Amino acid sequence: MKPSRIALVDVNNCYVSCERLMRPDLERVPMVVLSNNDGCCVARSAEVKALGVKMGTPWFHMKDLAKQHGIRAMSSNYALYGDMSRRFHAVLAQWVPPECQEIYSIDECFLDFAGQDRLDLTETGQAIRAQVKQWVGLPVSVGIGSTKTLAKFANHVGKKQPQWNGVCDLTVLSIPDRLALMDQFPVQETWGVGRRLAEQLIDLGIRTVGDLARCNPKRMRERFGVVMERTVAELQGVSCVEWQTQPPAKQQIVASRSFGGPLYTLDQIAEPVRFHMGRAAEKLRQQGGVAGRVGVLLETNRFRPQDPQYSPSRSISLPAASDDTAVLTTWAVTLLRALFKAGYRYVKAGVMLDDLRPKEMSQGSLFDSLPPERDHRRETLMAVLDRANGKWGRGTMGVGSAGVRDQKGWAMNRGMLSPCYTTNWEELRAVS
DNA sequence: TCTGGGGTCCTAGGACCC
DNA sequence: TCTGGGGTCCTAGGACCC
Repeated sequence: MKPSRIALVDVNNCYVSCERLMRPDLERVPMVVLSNNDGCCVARSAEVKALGVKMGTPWFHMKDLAKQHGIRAMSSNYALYGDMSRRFHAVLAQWVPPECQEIYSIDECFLDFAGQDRLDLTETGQAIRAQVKQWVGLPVSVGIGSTKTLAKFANHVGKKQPQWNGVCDLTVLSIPDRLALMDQFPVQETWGVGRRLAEQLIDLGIRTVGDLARCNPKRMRERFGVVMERTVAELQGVSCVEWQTQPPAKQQIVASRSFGGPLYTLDQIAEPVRFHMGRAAEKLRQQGGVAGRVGVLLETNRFRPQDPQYSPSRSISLPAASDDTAVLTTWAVTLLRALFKAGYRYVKAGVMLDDLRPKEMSQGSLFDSLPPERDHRRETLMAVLDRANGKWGRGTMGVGSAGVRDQKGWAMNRGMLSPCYTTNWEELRAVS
C-alpha cells in the first residue's frame, strides 16, 4: 500500500487577514482582532506576534503597548469571516474529489491526495497558495505529511521557517531528516499536546516533537492514555485519526456569553438566558434534532479573587425531548431559578442542550397528552420564528422578553466592529 | 473598569443491577 | 469483627482543539 499524502491548508492570521482584505490601508499596520465583548486577542498580525503578544492576551492589558506601537484593534466580525471561509473552502474543493476534502475549522482544511501519486505536492501547494490568494485574497500555508498530525506539524514548519516559502512536504524527507526537523520544535507544537501534557512530557525529558516521535506508543499509553498513544503513532506515520468528510451531527449545543457588564438579579439574568436559549434552539432545529436534556450555567468573575465566587451549572433530563423554544426556555428559566443566589456579581450566563437526537426518532413522553403525531401548529410557529430571525437579524422575535426589549446591561460590547462588507448590501465596500 | 465561545473525547467514580 | 464481584450506565471533570 502506498503511504497516503495529506495536506493541511490554513489561512494565516485568519481574522486579521479577512479584515485587511477589505481595508488594504491596514496591510502593514500592526493589528489584532478581539474576542466577543472586545475581551482578548484571538488573532494577531505578524507585526503584533513579533512584539511577543500571546494569543488570548486581554486587550486592556496591552493598551500601553498598543499606544506605543500604534496597534489597531477590531471587534470580531463573524459574518465576514464565515463568508470568506466559505469561499476559501470552495476554492480548495477544486483540488480533490469531495470525499477527500475535510473542512476542519473555519480556517483549516485537510486534503487527501491519495491516488494522485504523480503530483509534486510542493508545486501543488504553491499553486494552491497562489490560487487562494488570487481568487479569495487570503494568504495560506500548506503542510503535507502521511498523517493528519504530521500534516499539522508540516504546516507549522512552513509558517515558521521562511525557507519553505509557505509549503512544507514532509513526505519527501528521509526519516532521519524528518526527525532532525522535528527536533527543532518544542514538544508543545504537536497537535494534541497542550500546556498540561507538555509540562509532564518535559519532566520525562521529552522536550521536542522529535523526542515524542521516538517514543514507544504502547508505553506512552500506559502513562498518558489512548489519546497520547495515537498522537505518537501519528507522528510515526501510522494514521489513527479518522477522516470525516461530513461534519457529524453535534452532540451538544452551547450558547453562552459574557454580559456587557455585571448583573445582580434573577430578572436581569433571565433575559439573556431566554435569548441564549432562542439561539441554541434555532441551531438545534437547523440540524433537525431534539434535545433530551437542558442545562444552565452562571459565572462570576474568576479574575477578581476579592469577589465571592459562585459558578454553578445544572442540567435536567426532560420528560420528552423537544426542539420548541418555548418549552426549552421554560425549563431553562426553571433551572436558573434553582441555581440563582443573590449577593453575587454575575458576569456570564449560558444554556446547554444535550442528549441530542434526530427528530424522527424522538418519542413523546408516555404521559404526554398530545397524540403521537406532532403538533403542527407549534412547528409552524418555530419555522416562522427561525425565518424572521434569519431575515431581520437575531432577536427580532423571541419567547417572552427574549430579544424584544433592548438588551440593556447585557449586550456585547463591540465598539470596533467592521462593516459586513460581503453579506449585507447596506455595508458594501465603497470605492471612490 | 475591562480577561471569548463553542466544541470533542476520555477517564474515574458512583449508582444500580444481578 | 467479619460485608462479593462484575457489568453497565451516567455524570462530572479534565484535557485538548480552533
